Amino acid sequence: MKVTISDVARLAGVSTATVSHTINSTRYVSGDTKEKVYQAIRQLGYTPDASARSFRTGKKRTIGFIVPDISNKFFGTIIESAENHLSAKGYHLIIANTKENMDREETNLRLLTAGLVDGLLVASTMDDFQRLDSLIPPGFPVVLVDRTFDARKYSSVTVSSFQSIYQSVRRLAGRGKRRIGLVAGLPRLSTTRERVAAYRAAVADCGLPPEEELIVYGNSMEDSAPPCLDRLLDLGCDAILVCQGLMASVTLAYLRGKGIRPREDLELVSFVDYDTSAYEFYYERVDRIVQPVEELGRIAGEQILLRVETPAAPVEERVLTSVYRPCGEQESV
Amino acid sequence: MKVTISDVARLAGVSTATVSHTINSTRYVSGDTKEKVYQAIRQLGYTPDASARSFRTGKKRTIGFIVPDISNKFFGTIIESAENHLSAKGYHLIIANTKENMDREETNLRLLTAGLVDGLLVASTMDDFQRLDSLIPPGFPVVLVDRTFDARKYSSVTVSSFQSIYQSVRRLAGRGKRRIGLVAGLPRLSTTRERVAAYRAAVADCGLPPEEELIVYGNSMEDSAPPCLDRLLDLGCDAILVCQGLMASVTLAYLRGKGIRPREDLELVSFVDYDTSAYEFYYERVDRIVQPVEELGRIAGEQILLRVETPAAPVEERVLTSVYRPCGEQESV
DNA sequence: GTGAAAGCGCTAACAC
DNA sequence: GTGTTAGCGCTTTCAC
Repeated sequence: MKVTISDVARLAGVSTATVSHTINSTRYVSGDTKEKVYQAIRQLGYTPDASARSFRTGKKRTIGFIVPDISNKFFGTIIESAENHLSAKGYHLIIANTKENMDREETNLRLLTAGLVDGLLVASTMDDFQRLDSLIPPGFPVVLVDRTFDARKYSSVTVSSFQSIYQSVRRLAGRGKRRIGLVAGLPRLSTTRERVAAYRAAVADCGLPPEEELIVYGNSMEDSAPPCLDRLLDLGCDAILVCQGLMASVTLAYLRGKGIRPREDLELVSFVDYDTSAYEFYYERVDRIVQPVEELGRIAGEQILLRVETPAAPVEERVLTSVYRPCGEQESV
Repeated sequence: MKVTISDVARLAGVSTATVSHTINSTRYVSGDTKEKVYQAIRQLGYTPDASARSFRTGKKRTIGFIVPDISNKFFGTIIESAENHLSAKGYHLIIANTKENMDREETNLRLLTAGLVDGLLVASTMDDFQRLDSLIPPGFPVVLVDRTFDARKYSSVTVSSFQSIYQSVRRLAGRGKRRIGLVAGLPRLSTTRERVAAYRAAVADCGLPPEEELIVYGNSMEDSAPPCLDRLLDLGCDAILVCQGLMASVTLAYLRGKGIRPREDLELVSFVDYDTSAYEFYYERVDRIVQPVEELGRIAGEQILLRVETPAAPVEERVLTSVYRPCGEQESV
């Protein structure tokens, strides 16, 4: 049978209120009484029931995280670093995987906001802010992670790569490259859109012809890189910028399989969104754009707790920046 | 204000019992009444409160997963595939990360079993079964994942690599290799112990001298491979078997950095624990031992729901097997 | 075919 | 310094 707070109270010869206050340190209890209570708790092996507690208080001490792809190490790292902060503050993390599917995101938003969690981290795959917004109960604490929307209604933590991309394209142009291809992720994502915009801006500013066909999109999830690369190769690109981490990892392997050597045969810029040994083979041959992934996760954790515990806090948009590392440059230690 | 079931009942002109039965399809309700209830629900935007519900029923529809390292894609993939099954059955997944730390595992076991989840998946980092066991309330549904213990008290899903390792060592010996080094993960884990045992058995059966110093251990988590490799290289190994996925990925990059060519300079067997492009550079030069990761996750999900929903079901130990792929062999499609 | 009402285990006024 | 007790929102028995 389940041991309840009344059992403890009875055995300790005190009221349930005293037991509750003792274990929660929520009002003064004399040393003597405390002792009796803890003694009874130990004797009975009592553990307060978490669901009764959260039902009563309305606090679940749980945060939900809606993620597009858990098996992507980029999100794995964000989760780890967010969970790290949350667990230190006594919170749990519920994960929901959408596989970049908007309907799955909708379902999860509904489920998680229905009294399951105190707040929500969302790396949204929605194309439409209205749709996301309409699924979130008014006042519900939400922090957008990695991907955001123009409407600045919710707090967000994102990484801007505008500068890095701009710089990298300029550098390619400076080396005489004229046909610079761009492999991008899902077109609807804010991250993709910013990256494409940066590319376009740089191409224009370098006086290169703006050829829209040099921009090709994958799905941000599976290894959709090869067809994109084939396309760009067919179009005679002399440089390729892959601005999505998963696709960038695959790119190296794919090009090698085709006997195309980075740098010698084709200039390459790769997004790096998680620790991987893939680039150690080639780090002196490809330019990299590195995202501050751990920081992204840590700040996501901080921000959602801020919103949960201080709902009145102003909406905050944290923008981190990725770093451009031209090839040959060592990691800073 | 929060909309409750009584608000709905009042507006629909029925009792709360009827509303409850209507939304749960738990007893007959006339079409007319149903209509009125749903109408009221829509009008008020009512969502049943999940914590009230789970408090009342004792069911949380949530499973906990205690993982040693979320940012390791091996576990990311297991999580994805477990979550996939769980969410299809209407369950949520709570993640706790232990970072291969036994105290963190203890804390998480305590927290999660205190009424937060209906059942627990555990990829345990404990060295001592007693310690794990003592933290689990009697009768609490638990499935051990990837790592298990000799005491067959809980259901488990694991991958055996005995055969693969045995075969791979024999093959190396058959090619004339005499000093075969083994890079292993954390010594206390059941996975590591089985792998080392398989290695020892094969070494003995091949008539090679059993040199214990050729077995070196890392920490299963960070990239602890380099010191292990240096050690084995110093000892004059002509072949190395890396039987931990993360360490195996790093190995390729590290050896390349040292100018050591797989196959030509050193025979290599690598564990592959997740989809990665790392091996595509070298797949024709290194032997691989591939684990059925998705299946591991899927079965973990199935098993824990079985235990949660049918507590009387007998303890089940599912053992999958990894596959040995000598180099040059194509993936089966 | 539907309603009334008793709690699930806990917290937090309010009382003394 | 501690006790009494009213619920939190829901499910479910019992009754009609």
